[in-house]
Amino acid sequence: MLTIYNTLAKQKVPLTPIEPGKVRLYVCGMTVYDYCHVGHARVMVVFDVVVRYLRHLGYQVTYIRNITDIDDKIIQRAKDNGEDIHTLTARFIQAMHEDTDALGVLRPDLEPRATQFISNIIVMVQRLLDNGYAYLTSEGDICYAVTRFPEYGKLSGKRIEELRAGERVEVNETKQDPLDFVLWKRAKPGEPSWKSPWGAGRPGWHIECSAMSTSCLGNHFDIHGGGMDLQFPHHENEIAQSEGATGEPFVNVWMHNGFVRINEEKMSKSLGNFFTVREVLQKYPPEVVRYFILTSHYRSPLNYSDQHLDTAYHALTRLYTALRGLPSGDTSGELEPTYQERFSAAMDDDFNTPEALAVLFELAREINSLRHTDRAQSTQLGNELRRLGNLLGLLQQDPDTFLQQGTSSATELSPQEIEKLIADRQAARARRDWQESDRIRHALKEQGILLEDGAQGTTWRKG
RNA sequence: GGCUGAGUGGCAGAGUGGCUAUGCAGCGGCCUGCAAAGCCGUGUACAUCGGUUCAAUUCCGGUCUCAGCCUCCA
Repeated sequence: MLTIYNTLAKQKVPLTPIEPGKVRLYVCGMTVYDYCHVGHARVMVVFDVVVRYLRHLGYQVTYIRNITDIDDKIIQRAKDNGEDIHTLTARFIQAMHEDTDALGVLRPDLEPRATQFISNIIVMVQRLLDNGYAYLTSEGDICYAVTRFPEYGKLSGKRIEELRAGERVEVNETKQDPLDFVLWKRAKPGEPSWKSPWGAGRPGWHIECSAMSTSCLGNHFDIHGGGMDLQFPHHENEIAQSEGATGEPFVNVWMHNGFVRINEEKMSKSLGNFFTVREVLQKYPPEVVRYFILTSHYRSPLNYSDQHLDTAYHALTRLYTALRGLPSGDTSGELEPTYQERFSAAMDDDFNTPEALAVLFELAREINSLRHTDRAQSTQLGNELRRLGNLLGLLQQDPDTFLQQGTSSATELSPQEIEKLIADRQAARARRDWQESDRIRHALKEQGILLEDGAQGTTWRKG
């Protein structure tokens, strides 16, 4: 039985889909004015695993992850670059797809963009006006009146009075309450805008997600996810907007993933301490990054450093080393249920990927133990390892491909040249010329190539 | 100031009221022409102070420390 930590309930709850057998899931995606950083990668990978596992459990999943392609920062960045916002967003949407594809993140079923849902947004804003949750300011903006929504704060555990007393609430004369937020922003001259009953303007920060999620999944759906930082105010506001507009409950389960940190500090754009996915991928294979993300539980902080990536690389190497030389695809024979059960138990417990990975390593150890004594069984376990790995989006490469790819700092030698040297060394070994044999071994080691003499001959990998 | 969450062995990171996490690194052994990989063995770990209990790292309370949200942020 899958249980998920629900931010709304502040505890783990069993997943009970609204419609039996189906799960409707919405995740807040990116604002596309720059490249993905590792923090974005974490959201993408975490919810990719959620979706993979839900599908594995037999649920028919509809997975929506939006793209924010209109907002202040996009307008500003386009202006700075002297380009059209659509040129800007198109470029970064493509870059995002390149990055997520590299990380083995499956595409969502739909990737709605805010600018494609303007009419839905307008309808929703109008409904909020009709229902008395919104008002027109003297500036011509439409704002949400938080005091009209009695449950405001139920997700983040905040109280309106306390928020108001907080030191950092921005004061805006035109709002009825400092906590009120903009639903529809009147366009200033030269800004991108859309026609509306309230004049030319554009959507506020939070309304797009309410409009897109309810339009794509219905007024009431199962799971809504995103980063911790979206909990307040973004998701709180989404609830207020959606429930205010539809009169129905919005979302059953709210999932929030923890941050990526650098030196015990949140990685973020505003702090400027972020690494983009493409930077990291120049140094590490994408699967290593993915593995690294899954080594900590999704709600825990994840401290980023090269040292941790190196460790992740070694660990993943162990898994691939276990798979090396085993034929894949043969699924005949008895399956050992123990590993699968333990893997499932871990994943059923709020997607405990570190625990699930531990099962993978135990599987690897048994494969290694049996590989010379019970070929059939070790092959079987190898298939099991690949199958379970696949649920995490791992271990789907050919082992030699993974083991021989190395890092960017590695050798200039081509595989052909390496094979040639190995052949030379074999010849030396055949005539028991250990000196020459070792010379070649050490020369290759200088280049980051490790040779391993096995029963079936010499293999190489980078390391 | 308000509200969250967290403090586990050299590092990372799960988990549990009494019993092996797991990975990386280290040490010893086996294997190897030498290696590597692998296998076997190996580590006085659970911030701190009290409390509950036959028994607490695990439950409760205080303290300290850290991170996050309260402003755009995954």
